[in-house]
Amino acid sequence: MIFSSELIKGTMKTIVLKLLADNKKMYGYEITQRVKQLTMDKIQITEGALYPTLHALESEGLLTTETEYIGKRVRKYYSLSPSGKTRTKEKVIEIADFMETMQILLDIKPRTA
Amino acid sequence: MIFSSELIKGTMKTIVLKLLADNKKMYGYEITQRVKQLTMDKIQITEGALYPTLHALESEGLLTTETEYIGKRVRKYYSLSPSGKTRTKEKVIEIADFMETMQILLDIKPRTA
DNA sequence: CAAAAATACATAAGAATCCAATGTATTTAG
DNA sequence: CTAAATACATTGGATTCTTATGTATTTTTG
Repeated sequence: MIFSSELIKGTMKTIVLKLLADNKKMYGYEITQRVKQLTMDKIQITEGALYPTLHALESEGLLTTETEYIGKRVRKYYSLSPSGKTRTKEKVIEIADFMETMQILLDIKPRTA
Repeated sequence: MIFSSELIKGTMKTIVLKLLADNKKMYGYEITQRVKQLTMDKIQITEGALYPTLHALESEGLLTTETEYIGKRVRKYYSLSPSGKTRTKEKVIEIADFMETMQILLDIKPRTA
C-alpha cells in the first residue's frame, strides 16, 4: 500500500529534518531512497516534492548546504543549522502529539511495541 | 497547543467520516464542537473547511442528508451511506498504518495505553 | 429588554503544499 | 552501446484548508 498523498502533506518537512538530524548530512536523491527503504516502499518522496521542500527549508535558515563533485557530477549535501536542530525537535514532538490525538479521535489502539 | 494546519490536511475527511460512523447522524456545527471537545481544543475545524468537505463527501456518495427545522432555523443532518461506511473503515486503517510508519520514521515510541 | 454571544448555514478568494511531467547530464550495468 | 540508475532542478496544476465575509435565528446576560 502506498499512502494517499494528502496524508503525507504536512509531514514532508519533518521527515526531511528528522533524517538530517540522524545522519548529519545527506543529499537529495539519498533522502528519497532512504525514506523508501525505511518505510518499505510505503512512502515515496518524489523529487518534484523534495527539492522545493529542501529549498524552502534552506531559505528558512534551517538547513545549510555544501557542494561536492563526484567525478563531474554535482552533489549537494544538506545539513541542519542550529535553528534547524531546534525546530526538528519541536516538529517531531508536535507530530507525536498530533498522532496521539488522532488515535483518540479515530479510536485506534497503538500497538505495544 | 493547536496543531499547525498542514498536519490536519488530509485527515479532515476521515475525521468527519469516523464521527458519523460513531454517531449515526450529526449536523455541521455539531461536528465542529465535538471535535473541539474530543481533542481538548487541539483540533479546531473551522466552518469554512467543514462545509466544503461535507458537500464533497456528499457528492462522492458517501453521505446522505436530511433537513430538519428547529423553530425557524434549518438544521442539516448528515449520515453515512453504505459506501460511506466501507470507505470509513478503509480510511481509518490507512491512517493507522500511516501513523505506524511515521512512528518508525520519526523514532517515536507509542505510549502503552 | 437590549445587546452580545452562540447557534447554524454557506460561499469566495487566496495561500500553501505536494504531484506529475519534463528537462538536463553523468555514471554504471548488462 | 544502450538502458537503467544516479542526481540535480523547474513548471503547471490539483487539492486542501484558511481567512474573510455574509445571512439569520436563538439564547444568555447585564
